[in-house]
Amino acid sequence: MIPSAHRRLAATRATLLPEHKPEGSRGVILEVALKLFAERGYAGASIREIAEAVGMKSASLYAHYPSKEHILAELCRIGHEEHRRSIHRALLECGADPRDQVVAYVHAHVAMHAQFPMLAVVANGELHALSSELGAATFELRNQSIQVLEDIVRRGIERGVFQIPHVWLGVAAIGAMGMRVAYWYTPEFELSSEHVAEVYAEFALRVLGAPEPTQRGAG
Amino acid sequence: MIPSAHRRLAATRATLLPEHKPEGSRGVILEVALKLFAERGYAGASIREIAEAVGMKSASLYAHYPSKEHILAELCRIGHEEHRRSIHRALLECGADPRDQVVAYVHAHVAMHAQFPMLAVVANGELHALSSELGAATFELRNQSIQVLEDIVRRGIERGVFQIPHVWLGVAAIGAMGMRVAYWYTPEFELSSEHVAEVYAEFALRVLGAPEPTQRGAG
DNA sequence: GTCTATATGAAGATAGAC
DNA sequence: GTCTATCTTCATATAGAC
Repeated sequence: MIPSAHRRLAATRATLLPEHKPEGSRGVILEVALKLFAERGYAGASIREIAEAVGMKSASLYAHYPSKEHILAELCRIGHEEHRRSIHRALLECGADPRDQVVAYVHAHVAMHAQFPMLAVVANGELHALSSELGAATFELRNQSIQVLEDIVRRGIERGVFQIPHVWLGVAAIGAMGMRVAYWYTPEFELSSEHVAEVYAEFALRVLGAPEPTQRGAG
Repeated sequence: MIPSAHRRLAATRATLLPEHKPEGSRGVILEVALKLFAERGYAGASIREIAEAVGMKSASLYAHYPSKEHILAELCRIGHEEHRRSIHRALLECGADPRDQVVAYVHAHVAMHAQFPMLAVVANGELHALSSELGAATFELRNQSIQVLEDIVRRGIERGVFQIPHVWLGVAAIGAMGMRVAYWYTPEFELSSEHVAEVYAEFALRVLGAPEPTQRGAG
């Protein structure tokens, strides 16, 4: 089933873990801004709209954040840190087999995009709106995450586990599949985020020329 | 405006085919708006910036388009029509083998995103900013294009050519791989758009459980 | 920390001269 | 078709009372 075409993304609720969310009004503002930035884009959402949704006057926001851009910067940082944290944890729990590492990476990547779709849409899709000063650290985080997957794939190729015509294209394709999940996934989807993540991990192995034998045969 | 941390997409020039572009000022406005909408988003680019880049005053734009939203609507329509046209043409030139059809579809899909990256970014990524009235026809185009791929994949499964755990997820993943190309491809990339399209077509076959035997073995 | 009030500028769009 | 001039609304952000 295809998600609603008019919305920028299918999710309707902003999900932020307690550890992502500051205490008090600061956290409420961040969550409300996340929803509005995800739905309308950073430039398309105004300070006044955020304030109204929070239940404040716009001037009061400035007691918590020095500017609209600082709110976006915090959301981008949280999103990319959650992404990295999730992937690091998954990689720690798997062995040295490049196949297991790809499964761990892609599972974490996809599950994060399904479980925090608004965070993923904003952190990825609005990062360009940040000034160099506010965005540099987050940009660096993103490049590191891509590099981790590239390293796993190159190691798998050296060991003869993966066969792929072009490493970077494969990494880009695998990353892209997962990023897009944030736009259509909702908790109402017929499969859980875990299940989607498992299927996408298999897709990634297939792209890398190392499909799971059981799933391949079963169809 | 403060300089940004990075570019929203790698391409630096707006590409529009002659048949996409109206005559005279109308065409110039369209091309300039395409570049600015792609780089900053629809909400982030102003009528005044477009006018300045064209070499006009903002009021003069209204002799050619009734509103900013109408400019976006035309760009979205052109983008999705080019996408559909390109896929239809490719499918006419291939046979009845679902493998050939997937290759034709994905090749056209990816080549379009590489050759017209700004058009793809705007037509896909800013469609949500259109009102229902101005966006409805283009939404319909988009849904049709997705349906075409889904039909090809289902037919291939029925014939035992493809094996995939979940059809819709596979279609979504293949579509996503190609859409993302618009964000990173430039003519300076080490591979031509044709070559990238060929590699991605092979990725799609792999996701569908029907890789090219030669490429799979060759790695 | 939240409010009212406001500064300052930019937004989309229109009127009417040429 | 393009201009100057302007309307109206909205934007981000600040000042200062409570």
